[in-house]
This record gives sequence, structure tokens and C-alpha cells, in this order.
Amino acid sequence: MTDGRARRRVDTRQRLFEAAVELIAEQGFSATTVDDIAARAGVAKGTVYYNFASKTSLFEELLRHGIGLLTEQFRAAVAGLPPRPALAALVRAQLEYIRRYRAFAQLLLSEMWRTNREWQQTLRLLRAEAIGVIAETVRAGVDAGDLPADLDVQLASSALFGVGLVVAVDWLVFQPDRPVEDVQEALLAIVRRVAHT
Amino acid sequence: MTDGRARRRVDTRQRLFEAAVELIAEQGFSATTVDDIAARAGVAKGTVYYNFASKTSLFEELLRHGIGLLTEQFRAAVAGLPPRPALAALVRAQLEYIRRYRAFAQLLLSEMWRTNREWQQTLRLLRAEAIGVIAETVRAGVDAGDLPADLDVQLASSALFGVGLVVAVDWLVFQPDRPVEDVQEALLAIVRRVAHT
Amino acid sequence: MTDGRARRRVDTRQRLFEAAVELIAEQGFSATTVDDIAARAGVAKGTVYYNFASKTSLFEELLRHGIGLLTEQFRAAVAGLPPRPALAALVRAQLEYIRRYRAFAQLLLSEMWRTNREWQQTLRLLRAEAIGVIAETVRAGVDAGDLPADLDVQLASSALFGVGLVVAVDWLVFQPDRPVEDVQEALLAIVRRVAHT
Amino acid sequence: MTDGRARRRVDTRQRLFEAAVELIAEQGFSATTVDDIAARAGVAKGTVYYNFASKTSLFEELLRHGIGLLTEQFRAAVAGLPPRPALAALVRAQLEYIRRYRAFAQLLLSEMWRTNREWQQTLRLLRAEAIGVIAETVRAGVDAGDLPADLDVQLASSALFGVGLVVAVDWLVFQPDRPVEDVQEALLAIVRRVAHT
DNA sequence: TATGAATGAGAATTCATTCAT
DNA sequence: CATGAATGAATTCTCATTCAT
Repeated sequence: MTDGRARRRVDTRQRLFEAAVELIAEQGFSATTVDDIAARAGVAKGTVYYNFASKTSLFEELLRHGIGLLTEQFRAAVAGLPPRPALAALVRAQLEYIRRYRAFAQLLLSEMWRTNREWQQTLRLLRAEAIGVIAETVRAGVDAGDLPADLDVQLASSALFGVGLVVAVDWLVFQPDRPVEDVQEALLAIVRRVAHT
Repeated sequence: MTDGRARRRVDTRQRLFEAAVELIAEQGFSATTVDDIAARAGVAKGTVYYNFASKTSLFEELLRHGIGLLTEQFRAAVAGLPPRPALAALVRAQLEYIRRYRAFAQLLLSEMWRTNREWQQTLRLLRAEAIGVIAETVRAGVDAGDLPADLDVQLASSALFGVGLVVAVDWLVFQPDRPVEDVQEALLAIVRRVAHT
Repeated sequence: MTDGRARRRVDTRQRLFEAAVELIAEQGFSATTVDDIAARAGVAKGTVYYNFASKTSLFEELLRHGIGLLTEQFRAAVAGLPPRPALAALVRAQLEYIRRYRAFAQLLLSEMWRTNREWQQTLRLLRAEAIGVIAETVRAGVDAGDLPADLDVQLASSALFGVGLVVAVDWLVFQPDRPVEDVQEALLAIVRRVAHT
Repeated sequence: MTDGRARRRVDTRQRLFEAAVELIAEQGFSATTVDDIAARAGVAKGTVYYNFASKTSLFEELLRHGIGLLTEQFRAAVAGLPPRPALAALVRAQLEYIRRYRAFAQLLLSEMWRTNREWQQTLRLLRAEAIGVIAETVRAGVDAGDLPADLDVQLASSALFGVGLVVAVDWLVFQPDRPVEDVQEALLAIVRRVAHT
């Protein structure tokens, strides 16, 4: 039963998520304090601990949530499409996602290639899931002869993911005024060309 | 004969730089403590503060040093070359650099697209310098007709820089066993293709 | 019923004030550590920082609090009295205050005539407030013909304040066994005489 | 034999003394760093330790030097005078001294009534010496019937010393533009009156 | 006689976490 | 379900002192 209390709790968690993503995107995990998060979410500090076991687990849930969402979009994007259009759809989905959740994307870009952090394992797993969708598509492309037979599927997939991330975030951070279509076009052009090999 | 003391001091600073890059690359700036840095450099904690005004300014000098070096390599790489080969030389120089200073590259990837950090301004300036070299080359390519006339030079240059960085670091972190030549080839292939438009 | 928490916090601040005054009176501001203050107040070190922004601002609030109290006593002492008795009442009030808050008086004596400290500005303002009450009384005495017409009101007022402070503290520190009445008598005698000019 | 080296050392010590007095007068002993002192004296930090055993002993020597000088002036002032003029001469000598060595006077005012400091003992002894000269004069006045027979010689002497110090320093700090003669007059007036009892 | 790089103990400050309300 | 005062371990930074040159 969805009573008022339960709804309120969900709201609070959502607000905390949003506050945390923004702050961590801007400053990084360590530089963001629980006080900061509570303040931006407009709740008391104790409330953070009422809703999450620790700062780290808040962050891990955040990663899970954010990357889970991305993976879903990837799956939805490729559903039923042949390799070539599927690849283009993935690029579009990624940009769409980054545009919608820019702070999370920024955060991901900054944390993805770190080593030696507590949540490294979690992150690796989640990354594998998201890139997995790309890899399936690429493999299908190879199998269908749309992509070069000797293509390293793993390398190509992570490169594709990384390139999309860095180009999109760079655009958001350094040239936010340019229309997203430009970026999309540029990226699709690159992908198309590479795919033609 | 140069003063022994001055030499000693330069040595110490160098050791601190090296220790700091490695640690910050792995864990990030905030998660790296001054104690860690001192310990890895094999000096006392006070020595860090004798040589740098603060942890932040140590990091800023580090950025300055590292990006300065990269900019030099970029300049050396393009010196006297026509646009097309110059572009390829830049890609090679960047990979060369990342291979040689992998920790610094990793650190850069993590900090480059953050906002709201104390050294943001410094970083932006340095970034502009390094990408400036790329931009000059791209512009020359456009002027020479080697690159599409309507290419957005700024966007293309940052994208090129970012792509190189993310692909190379991804390779270093996730597939360190693959030969660097593969990565270099893949990148050059992309660049070549885009350039052919 | 008032919030128990708020009361607790006020208590803590009060305890910290008291601990700080004593320690700073004995050793001076710089020689007193935040650890000392917390220990004497019976709280954890973090509590000091939960209640005050910094050691300096704790001290500033302390000055404000202590001198504010003194100013109040001065005002209460002169209320409704004609100049001559008012002057005597001020001397008595100052001694009363110093006897009651000896540590604060000692601290004031040590800090009042320093220059170049962070809280100098605050101190000057507060000093002006307290001495202002004396000055009003002196001026009234001059206007009423009870004091010499050419008396420098400012100089006389600060001198009066300073003399009371130094004589009383000297007594507290070096001859604490002598009854306060002696000191009071001696001071009043001086003031009376000077006033007779 | 006064060769160049010895003279240089004396110079250095003198410069360090002066630098230290000024800084400690402004900020207090603990807040003044050895670095500060060396910098203001225009020598390297090591030089401080070449000339003095420690920061504390530099300060103790300073106290000894400064109060010794004051005691000498007191002795010279009263030499051969009968009680009443001797007392006036002491007041003049003190003001003279404070005008000449204002920083030292300020320092003394701030440290004189502290308790619990390392050099407390030294300070007490030196204080007793200086005030001793005043006490001798007061006693002579009492014996000669110039001062009330029941006067507490100790209390009166320290009060006299303290009053002179605080009034003069207050003038130096808060009204440095007023001519010293005003202050001298005011003080002498007080003393004269009290002496008339 | 003087220097200044290096030290490390200690001081100020921060912050994730707990817990009584 | 939420709060915010309190905590103390960890962190940044300071500074008197040492010592090789």
C-alpha cells in the first residue's frame, strides 16, 4: 500500500540522489561531504543516515541506479534492430541519456578510469553490463559482415562507449551553447566511417 | 659548482611530484593524503610544506608541469610538418606521452571535466594551451583543404584530444596487455577517415 | 517546553566560554590549544568546532560577550546618578566585575593594547562601547562644572578604565590576600582627588 | 679585541632583539614565529639559533635586557634627590623610557600580569628589581613624613608602576598624536595629589 | 659566523558516523 | 520518519629545532 509515509521516504531518497549526483559530479566523491548533500537536498544530516547505510553505499546505489538506467536505454534502443541501425541507435541513446543526466555522466567520466577505490568492483561490473549491450551489437555486426571480421569486439565497444562519453561531456562542460545535434552528427559520422571498414 | 642545497631541493620537489601523480591518479586528489605523498616520496610530512604552500598548490604545480610537458611534445611533434602528417604526429605524440606518463594521463582524465574545483581556472588555461596546438594544426588543415571547410575547429580539436586520452587510458587500465600499436593504429584509422571527408 | 537540544547546545557553549576564558587568561590566546579548551569544558574537540567556526571566532565571541556584560554593568551603575556619584559607582562596578570575572579581566589586560591581531577591530569597537559609558559620565561632570573644563574627556576616560583594570588585576595576581576594599578605597581616593581639581 | 667578526655578531644579536621586541609587542610571544623574527631582522632562520639557544631564551634575554635598562634609568633618575622630587623624577623616567622603547613597554604590559608562562619566574624577579627602586623612594617618603605613614609601600609602588605603564601605552596605541607632555602632566598631577594625603 | 633544507611533534580543522529526542 | 548535537579519528598545516654545508 502506497501510504504517505512510504511516498515521503521515496521522495527523500530521490532528493538525496539528485543532490549527491550533482555535487559529486562537480567536486568528486571525497570532496563532497555528507553535510553538503543534506544541505542541497534540504534535509538534516541525520536523514542521510536514516536513508542510507553510509556515504559510500549511497554512492554505490547511485552508480547502480544510474548505470542501470543507461543499460535499460541501451537495450530499448537496439531492440529488434539490425546491427548497423542498432549501432547508430546506441550512439543516439547514449547522447540522449547524457543530455538528460548530465551530472551523472560527468561523474562517470571522472570515476570510470580510476583504480584503487572502494567501489571499483561495483563499477567494473556495472560497466561490463552497459558495455555488454554495445558488445552484443558489435558482435552481431561482425557476424553479419557489417563490421570487419578481425575487429576486437571488447576494445571497440569500450572505445565507442568512452568516446561518446568524453565527447558529450566535453561539449556539455566547455561548449554548452552548441546544439546537441552537432555533436550527435559528428559522432555518428565517425562511427559510420569506422564501421565501413 | 652549483649550490648543493639548491640541487637537493630540486630533487625533493621532483620526488614529491612523482609520488603525488601516482597516488592522485589512483585515488583522486581528495582521497590522497599529504602523509601518503610524503611517505611515498620518502620524506617527512613537513618537507611537503617546506616545498609547496599547500596540498592544492602542489597539485596545481603538478598540472602546470605535466601539461606543460605535453604541450612541448605537441609542438615538437608538429614542427615543420604539413597538416595531414602533423595530425598523425599529434596522435602519436599523445599516445607516446600517455604511455610514458600514464599516471598523469589517468589523473587528467579524471579531473579535466570536473567543475567547481579550486584549480579549475588553472586547468582550463593549461588545457587551452595544449589543445591550442592541435587547433592550429586542424585550422591549417582546413585552410589547406585537407579537412572539411565547415569543420568546427574548437570542437574537433577538443574531441580529438579527449578521444585520444580516453581510448589510451582505457587501454592502459582495462587491457594493458595489448600492444600499444593496436591502439595507435585504431586511433590513426579513425582520424584518417574523418580527415578524408 | 523549549527544545531540549537547544538548551543542551547553549549549555555547551557556556561551558566552552568558561573554559576558554580561564585558559586564555593564564596563557594567552596562542598558547591555549583547542584541545585544552575542550578538555577543560569536558567535551570532545569536535564539539568546539560544532559550536564555533574557529578558535579565533570563539575568542571573538568571548570578547563580545565579556565586554558586553561589562558595558551593561556600567550602564546599570550610572543609571540616574549625578556625575560625581556616578563616577564612583563606575569604579565600584568595574572592581565588582573584575572580582567576579577575574580571568576575563586578566585576559583583557593582556590583549587590550596589542596591535596586529585578527580580532583587533572587534576589540576596538567593544572597548569604545564600554569606555563610552565612562566618557558620557565624565562629560556630564565637565558640563556640570564638577570636573575641570579643559579635561580631555577621551584621554581621561581611557586612563580611568585602564587604571582600574591594571590596579585590580595587579592586586588579584600579586596580592590576592588583601581585601578588595583596600583597592577600592585607594582607587576611589585617586579619582576623588583628580575630580576635585 | 673588537674585531670585525665580534662586532658583526653583536649587530646581529641587536637586530634580532629589535625584530623580536616589535613582533612580540604586536602579536605576543606565541604568535610570533622564529621565521618572522629572522625575516624582520633580515637574517636566515638558522642565524637565530646560532645566536640564541632557543626562542624562549631569546625572549628571556630580551626581558632581562629591557627591564635592566629600565631599572638603570630609574636609579639614575632618583640619584641624590629627596623623596618628593624623586617620585616625580621616576614618573618622568618611566614615560621617557616608554617613549623610547615603546614596543618593549607594550610587550611588558601584555606579559606582566600573565600567569603560567615559562618565563614567569624571570619576569617576577625583574619586576621586583624595577619596582624595588620605586619602593625605596616611596619608603623614604613615608619615613620622611612626605607620604602617609600607613601607606602600603608594595601596593603603592606596583600601582604606580602599573598606572604609568598602562596610561602611557594607551596613549601610544590609541592617541599617538597627542603630545607626551599632556600624559606626563596628567600622571604627575595624580601622583602629586595622592602624595598629598 | 651564517645558512636554509629538512624534520616531526603538535596544533587547527574537517567530517563520516552515532544516538538521544 | 526525521533531526541535529556531539564525537573522535583522520587530515591539513605550523613551527621550533637540527644539521650538513
